[in-house]
Amino acid sequence: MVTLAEVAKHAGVSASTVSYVLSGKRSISASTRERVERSIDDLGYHPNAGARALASSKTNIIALMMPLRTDMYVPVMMEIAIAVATAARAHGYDILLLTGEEGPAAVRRIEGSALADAMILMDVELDDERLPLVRGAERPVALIGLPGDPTDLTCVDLDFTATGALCVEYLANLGHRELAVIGEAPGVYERHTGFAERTLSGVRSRARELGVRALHRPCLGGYPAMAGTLARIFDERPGTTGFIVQNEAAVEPLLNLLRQQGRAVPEDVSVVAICPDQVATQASVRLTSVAIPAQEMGRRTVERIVAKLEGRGRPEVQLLEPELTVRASSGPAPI
Amino acid sequence: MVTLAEVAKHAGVSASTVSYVLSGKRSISASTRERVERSIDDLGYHPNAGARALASSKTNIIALMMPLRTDMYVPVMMEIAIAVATAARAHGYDILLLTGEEGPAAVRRIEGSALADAMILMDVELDDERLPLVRGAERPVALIGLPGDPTDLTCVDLDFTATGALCVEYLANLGHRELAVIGEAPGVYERHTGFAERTLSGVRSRARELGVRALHRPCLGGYPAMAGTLARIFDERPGTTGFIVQNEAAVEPLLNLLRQQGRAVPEDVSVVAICPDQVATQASVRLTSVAIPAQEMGRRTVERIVAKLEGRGRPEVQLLEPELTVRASSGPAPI
DNA sequence: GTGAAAGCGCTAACAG
DNA sequence: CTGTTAGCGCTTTCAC
Repeated sequence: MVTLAEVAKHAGVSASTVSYVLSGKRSISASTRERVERSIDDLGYHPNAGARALASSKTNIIALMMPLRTDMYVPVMMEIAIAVATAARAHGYDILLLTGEEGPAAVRRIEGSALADAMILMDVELDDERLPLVRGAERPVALIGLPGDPTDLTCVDLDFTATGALCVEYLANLGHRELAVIGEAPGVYERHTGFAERTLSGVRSRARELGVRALHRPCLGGYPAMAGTLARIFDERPGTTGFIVQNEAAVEPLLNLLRQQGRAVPEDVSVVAICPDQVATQASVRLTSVAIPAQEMGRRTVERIVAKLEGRGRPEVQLLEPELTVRASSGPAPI
Repeated sequence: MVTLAEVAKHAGVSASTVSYVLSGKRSISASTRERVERSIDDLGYHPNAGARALASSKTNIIALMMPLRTDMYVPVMMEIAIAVATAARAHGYDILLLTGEEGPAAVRRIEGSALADAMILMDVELDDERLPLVRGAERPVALIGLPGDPTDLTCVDLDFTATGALCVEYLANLGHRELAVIGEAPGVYERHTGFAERTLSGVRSRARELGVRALHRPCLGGYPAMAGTLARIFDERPGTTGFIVQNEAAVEPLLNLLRQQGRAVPEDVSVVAICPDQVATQASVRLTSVAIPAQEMGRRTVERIVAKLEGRGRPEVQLLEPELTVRASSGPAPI
């Protein structure tokens, strides 16, 4: 293993000079710099991460905690994780992936062992058990998701309230007066990130403002569950013509069931989904949808964290504006 | 930040004693051990990862490289990654997540900087550009996937050849004589892991043995592509009654299209999929399938790596036996 | 069964 | 602009 000292000797300079060439923290004459850089190449030198971390108290690692609840739609999580990793690398950071189980203990472990310079927490619950630790943390932390009380925290999330409102508004403008929201699994509403509740409250308040009716039903996803949910919806509100779906596992079942029942999309009923673009475009009917901007969320979060690491930027909740893309699943309400 | 020295002072022992209590590398009297452990708790001590890495040349980190080709089915990758992370933690290791871009350079970076003790490479191509580096690596490496030449490498993968054979055998036993394989996107066959080719060769050789015909068609996935592919299949082989699908994005389109064409599953045609169980059970018809054992692959890979790190175990290709689960999409061939 | 002390490879004052 | 030097916190001989 090549060490800095060896590079120094090879280049005929002192260790510190090599170090400074690497960090750029003081000016070096062109000739020395060149000599050192040549030696680095010749010897194939790479700074030792452990030594560097010890001496500088900087690891250049960001920990990414993603608890993996079974009812979360994994691909979105993954897309965010990938975006985070990519963005982090662009800023010179690597990602340490922490999953499930460990929970709050992981926060303590990372903090205590100085394994990472900062942390990003995904899939944040309304009253997340990691939050107390986060608030007392010495290192920067950012959340992807919005807890019940985001005071003093840095959070990035899609503005789900606006998303719900946007969907209602869009459908109402098309003349739909009876809407149904097909939501996440019931469990999600009880203990989760609150994104589901926020969507719902956006839906309800805009529905009230616009004078349309909106019925909400959680749904486990899959065919049997969707069939039951759909039956109950039409039972209760036979005039329903607009659907807002926030549940990837319910999308395809819904479309198939509507078809089976002879309700044409978008002629008889319109469907607007809140889901990743990939799901929207791969569905059996190309879905009008509000995308979950996973890439953007990952990128922004890393930017916030890096800003904090560099001493810039203070806690801030950053909600991304929803964008609705019209595709083939929506149209004017039938007369 | 609490240091080992502080713990030592608090417990009234020397630093080395604390270190040995932690590592268990020499016997400690019960009383001392207790005292030290109390101090550790009282002070909330966590060993500094950097210092430990520097002194011991062990990071307790395993790097996981997953290139992210856009045509790979992400959820499977993710499931493996999660399984890897979980298994690694159980062995006392954390996972450093490396994605895309960097390619071979990442291997060099990890090796050179001693950021991790070992590496796991996912989504291995037939002639992966990372392999030369891997062969010369000082640290243990394991591959998830099977390259063209696995000599001297540690690999874990599903036995796709056996998988292809198994699917054919199953359908042939049900009396199907004309089979069609709906494969991955064309691009996958050109440059990828070879899992697609291996499946195909398994299909072909068993088909020959059993005297059944098997037509193969790559498919981009999605409705339009699947519609075209399906039309061409029935055009060329109108008597096709058995489908083997190895493409998650083609599953639902296939089922819907068959339905639209009035071909009942499983009465008229049988469908066997090679996909994660979740896809098989969530499809509009519960699919008879061979599962991609993501969990198992992750677990096994970590076991191999840990074995290597502990000096046990040498290079070895480990192919997991496919298991076919019968569900609702397959039945006897129509008469 | 326990201590003392020498590094591990790097960074960052402190001196010129 | 460059060199000298003192650690960073831990592991691990060596010595008792």
